[in-house]
Amino acid sequence: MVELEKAYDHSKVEDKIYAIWMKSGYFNPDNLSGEPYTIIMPPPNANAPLHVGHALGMTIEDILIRYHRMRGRKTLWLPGTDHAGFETQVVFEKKLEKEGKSRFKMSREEFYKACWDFVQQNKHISEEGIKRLGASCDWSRNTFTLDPEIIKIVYQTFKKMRNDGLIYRAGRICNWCPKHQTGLADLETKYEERTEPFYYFKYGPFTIGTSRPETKFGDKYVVMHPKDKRYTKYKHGDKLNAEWINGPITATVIKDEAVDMEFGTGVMTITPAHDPIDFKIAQRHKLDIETIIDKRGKLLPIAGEFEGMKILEARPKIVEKLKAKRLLEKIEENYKHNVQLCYKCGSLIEPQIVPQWYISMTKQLPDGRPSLRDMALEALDNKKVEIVTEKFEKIFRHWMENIRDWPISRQIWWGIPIPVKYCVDCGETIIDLGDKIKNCPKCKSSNLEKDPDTFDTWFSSGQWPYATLLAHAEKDLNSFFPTQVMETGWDILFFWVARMIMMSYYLTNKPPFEKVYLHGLVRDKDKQKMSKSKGNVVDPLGVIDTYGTDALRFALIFSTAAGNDIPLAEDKIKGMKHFANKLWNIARFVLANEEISNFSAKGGSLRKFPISKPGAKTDADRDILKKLDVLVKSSTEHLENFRLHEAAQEIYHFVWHEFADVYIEASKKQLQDEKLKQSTLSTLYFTLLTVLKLLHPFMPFVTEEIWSKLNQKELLMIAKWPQY
RNA sequence: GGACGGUUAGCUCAGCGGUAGAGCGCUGCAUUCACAUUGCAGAUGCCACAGGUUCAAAUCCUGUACCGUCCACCA
Repeated sequence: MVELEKAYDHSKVEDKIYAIWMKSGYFNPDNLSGEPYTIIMPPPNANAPLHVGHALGMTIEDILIRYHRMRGRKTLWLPGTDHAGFETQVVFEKKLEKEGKSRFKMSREEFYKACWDFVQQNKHISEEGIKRLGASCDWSRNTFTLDPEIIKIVYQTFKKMRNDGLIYRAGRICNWCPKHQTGLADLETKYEERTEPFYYFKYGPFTIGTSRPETKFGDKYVVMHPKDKRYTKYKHGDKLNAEWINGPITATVIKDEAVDMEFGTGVMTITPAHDPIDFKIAQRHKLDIETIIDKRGKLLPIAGEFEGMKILEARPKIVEKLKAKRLLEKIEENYKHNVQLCYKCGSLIEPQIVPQWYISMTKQLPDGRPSLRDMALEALDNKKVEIVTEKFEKIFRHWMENIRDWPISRQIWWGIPIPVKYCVDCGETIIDLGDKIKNCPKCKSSNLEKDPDTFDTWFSSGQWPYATLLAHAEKDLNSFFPTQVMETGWDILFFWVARMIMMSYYLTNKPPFEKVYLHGLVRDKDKQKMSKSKGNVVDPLGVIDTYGTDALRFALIFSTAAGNDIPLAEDKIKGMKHFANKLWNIARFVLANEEISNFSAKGGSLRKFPISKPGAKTDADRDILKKLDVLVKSSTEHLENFRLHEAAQEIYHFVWHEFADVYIEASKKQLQDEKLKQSTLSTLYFTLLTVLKLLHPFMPFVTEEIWSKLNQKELLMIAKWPQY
């Protein structure tokens, strides 16, 4: 007799089953046959343990992988970890701070080494977490974004793009975080509404408005709209004298259409070094650009007596001075406007002119192909890439259409160094992939300086699907690329998905994946975003300890449509634990019948308990088998169309409210009747087997465990998906 | 300033053209016979509002209200 314990105990099952799977080798597609089906795992950041968002992503990906494996595909799910340059450096610097250390007191090498060790530890922790989630990914292909093979590929891409003229270095204005001392992409900044005073000052014959008097020291251009009738008597290029903060200056009139006639007085002075719009105006008219604020947010000598002051500290003092000079006209106290902040630390962004490397998004390729942006948009038009979470497609297109060049250099230490040297003598830019070049190829000087910057982490992860496969073996790239699905959170649609599509087309002329499935954010039960500072972060491993992996997985999938955010309620997980137990007890009931139990214990006649469809003898039999058939069909269709939650709901309903509530109850009577016994047992057995298969992608542990009690020779994870 | 989404049972959410659904909660009954991590039965909904299309609308269209999100950012 096979006897099951009275209740399902996930803690005794999960590790054991995972070890069996690992040992089986079926996570590795080299041990499978069929047409490839590939998902590249979005590599978790190596700076923190897994959160529930990861659990959701991993669950969805594992469901897809397990389903397709059972459909006979050669499935590859490739795991990895991201060094997550800026993010990790921020986390690590905070850690240093707590320990009373600072990167500014360490050498770059010391810092890198310490950060490396930190990341290696976390990497291990998050890999263990992925295993506990039941992820059937191929660990033999596990990849880290700082693996030497990956860096090599990233460098080659950089060189190729440079040679193709897509990558350039420019000293234009960028978003500068004075705390982190690095430039940031637009995406890495956020806006916040602030109410601040808005000042009107006399500037020669004009009145100008500003919220930032501290930037105004060097202002010697006064700009107005060419069509503004109020100012027709001033001509472009006119010089006039004005008394200003630190004495008289000569101002030049500039006419530019960027000025909004409706705003303020319609006249402004500009600070090209610290404002993107002013910078553009200055470029258009070839005006002088003077730096007023240093990279730490302090005023430079041009500020005279205010030199060295932090800008916010200087602001009221400057206003006071202008007031004393009777140049202050009025103050609007409640001026509302948006200020730009660093998305990580919330520091005010101080635009600065710092040379950065950029990738052109809109330049046509030298081989005649369209720009990176246009190739990505074409991929959408031609359905080479489909965003299955439909509502994001418009958002995606809109963003792509308005995309700006991508700054890929960061002034941070943790990351892949930019493989470039500059000749101090002749100024030549030298690409040096292996750090081998010692003399300038142009002037032979040995006075070379390394580029101090590292790549934006998305520059390397943007090549991830291509690079991970190629890094492992060229044949992998041939077999598994393009991949089938990219499953990730909508919050990195622009950061990552967009870049992967562009980079992939650039490098291979193929899409990196056919479908993009975007899941929502997991929020807490009050719909708040989870964050460490709010203290509402749910640790998925803690939940697994209490309720089991299967319960967590089913709760995450159940009744949440793709792309919608999920408030994670513990009650729901608890309910799903009950469901796992229900399934367990169904199996217990089925196995309580001696014939089935003996068959399972010894391996009896397959004819007696056919795995193929049994014959129905009663209405109850007919009914359950028919409903089972419908269920197989509809849940298969749901899975094919990424409606995982609907599949989950239908299976749940069938198992509990059809199979258990109705059929098992009816079977109790039928089993008393010798004439009906055999067919009843067959129906019970067949239905249970089928349900286990359908449920396996969602709840892999409990189903595999029950399956093993039924003494099936093969593992459930590679059992054939039911037919209909 | 642009765009997108939401508004369904007490709470959290599915459903998106054909008799209103799930989890949790609630009420009553049952309980040595798979399961108290239970079963059975039940209550709870003008599916935001107003128009329209249709034989038929929670589901499609238009508009309104209120929530939410993304993008762009005017000195």
